[in-house]
Amino acid sequence: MLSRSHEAVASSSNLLLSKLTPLDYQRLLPHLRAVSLPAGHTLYEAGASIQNVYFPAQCVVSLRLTASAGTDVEVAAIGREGLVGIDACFGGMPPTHRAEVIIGGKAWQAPASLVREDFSRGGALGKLLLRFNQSLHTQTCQAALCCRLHSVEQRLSNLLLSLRNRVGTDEVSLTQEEVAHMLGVRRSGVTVAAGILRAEGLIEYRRGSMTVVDAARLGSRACECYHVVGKPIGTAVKDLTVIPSPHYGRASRPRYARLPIALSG
Amino acid sequence: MLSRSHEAVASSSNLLLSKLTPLDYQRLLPHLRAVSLPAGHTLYEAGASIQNVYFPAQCVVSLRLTASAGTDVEVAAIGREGLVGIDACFGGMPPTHRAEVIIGGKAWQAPASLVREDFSRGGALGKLLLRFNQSLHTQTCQAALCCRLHSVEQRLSNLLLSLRNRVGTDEVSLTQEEVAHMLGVRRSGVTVAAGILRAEGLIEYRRGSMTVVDAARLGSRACECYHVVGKPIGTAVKDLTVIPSPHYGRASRPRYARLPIALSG
DNA sequence: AAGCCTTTGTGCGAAAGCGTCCATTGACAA
DNA sequence: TTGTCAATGGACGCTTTCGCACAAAGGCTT
Repeated sequence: MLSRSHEAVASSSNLLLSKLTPLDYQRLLPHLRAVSLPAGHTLYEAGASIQNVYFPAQCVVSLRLTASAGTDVEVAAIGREGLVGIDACFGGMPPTHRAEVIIGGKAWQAPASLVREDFSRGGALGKLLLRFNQSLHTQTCQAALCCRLHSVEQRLSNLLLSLRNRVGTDEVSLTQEEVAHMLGVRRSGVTVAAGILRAEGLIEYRRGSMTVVDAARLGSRACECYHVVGKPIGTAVKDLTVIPSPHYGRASRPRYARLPIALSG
Repeated sequence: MLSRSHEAVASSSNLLLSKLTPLDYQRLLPHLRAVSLPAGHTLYEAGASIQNVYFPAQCVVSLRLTASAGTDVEVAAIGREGLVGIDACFGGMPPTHRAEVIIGGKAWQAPASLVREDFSRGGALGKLLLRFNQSLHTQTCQAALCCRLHSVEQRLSNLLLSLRNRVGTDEVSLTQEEVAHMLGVRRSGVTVAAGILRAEGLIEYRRGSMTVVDAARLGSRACECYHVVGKPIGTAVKDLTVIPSPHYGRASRPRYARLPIALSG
């Protein structure tokens, strides 16, 4: 028995879900499963077919490519504004990227096959997915430019602000090592850049966590890429009802052996 | 009166067109217009709505972002294997990138509205477009990684081979300056890299043109990105009937005031 | 309280690429 | 033929980042 509160929470915690027509939403709802995604968990591997899609509630998922040398580069990130695994909705080949949870938290899981069928039906849901797909592509384009032209410091500012906008809190649970993986730079490069930003009072940090202190000034240190993709996402997400006391913060620490935990269904 | 030869040429000069079902193809054919696209011509601007889409026959089109500092970065390239302006088919916002012809040549032009309608009808054409869209996204992902991690020399090798595969000739009409724009690096950086590759007998070049001499060895100098996206495209395109004596080579020189020239219709 | 392991701080030299400048050289046009 | 201009060849010091190595904490476990 899925209660009405379940329903209310699902649609108000993810922007895509909240934008569905009542009909589409009702069709999807019985198949949504509340899960808690631990940081570090891989939702799908590069080259593997996608079994489940995820509508993040408070978590953030990073789409990454791994170079043959082993270095990672983030090509996009998805939070409350989107859907992880959209490639599965369109059929086609498995994606070449990997989806990894970077900020742990709740999400709504649905079978990929279901969303694929809903998409092929066309209509409002299809339009919504295509629209999100385009915004994802825009992110990736900007990532290419950003990787090529902008400094570690700019990109770090960008990253922190974007994460903040997506999770809705000033503090994010990340080590400098993880940040380095996202940016595709050395860990010590992050240490230096973060040190500068801290010295100027723009951010604060301790082991395994970084906090945005002065978002406005940090925004002026970020590259244009933030203003093109990160900020719009932040404003889009603002009108979402905030879910009180998520699992956030607790789920992020021991990132090795934790698997997604079903909260209902 | 559109002759049968017109029909044969269209479907055999572009991979997407050749993959259409007879029905879809017949519906599209009366609206296809043969145009000659001069190098340097912009097919659509960033932020502008797309009026026409293009099925390249012998030309190659570069999708680019311009940073606020003025530097360009290529996020994808499209040749005979694809369609320029696919964003228009899905509705949504105008793209944030620009589409610019880098290798002049023939293409088939169609009204964006028409292809959009055909897409929303669903069916085989829709699947085809979604599939190509995904391959475009794969390219962009790889571009992000490539920009971040690989050397000018590797990326130059990659670029030359990819272009060669798309146009079907070993020689491509490009100045080092134009190559530099594509890679997002200095012009003199290209000079140095090209000099090394020439010294080793992998490529040859003169003013305004570069030639692949030893594709196999050049491939081993290119980064993995070539093998992930450029080479597959090359093999996919191979089964296309080669069109004899295209406008290629002539259309590439005076790249300022030339507008697309209708060859029929 | 002690020990341990992860995370952060820091300091090298090396390498790649940048920005800028100017010399040389093709190729086209007058 | 000659003039002109775009395209290529190189050089300079400078900045950013890399790759590596090691020291100094912070925080959890026992």
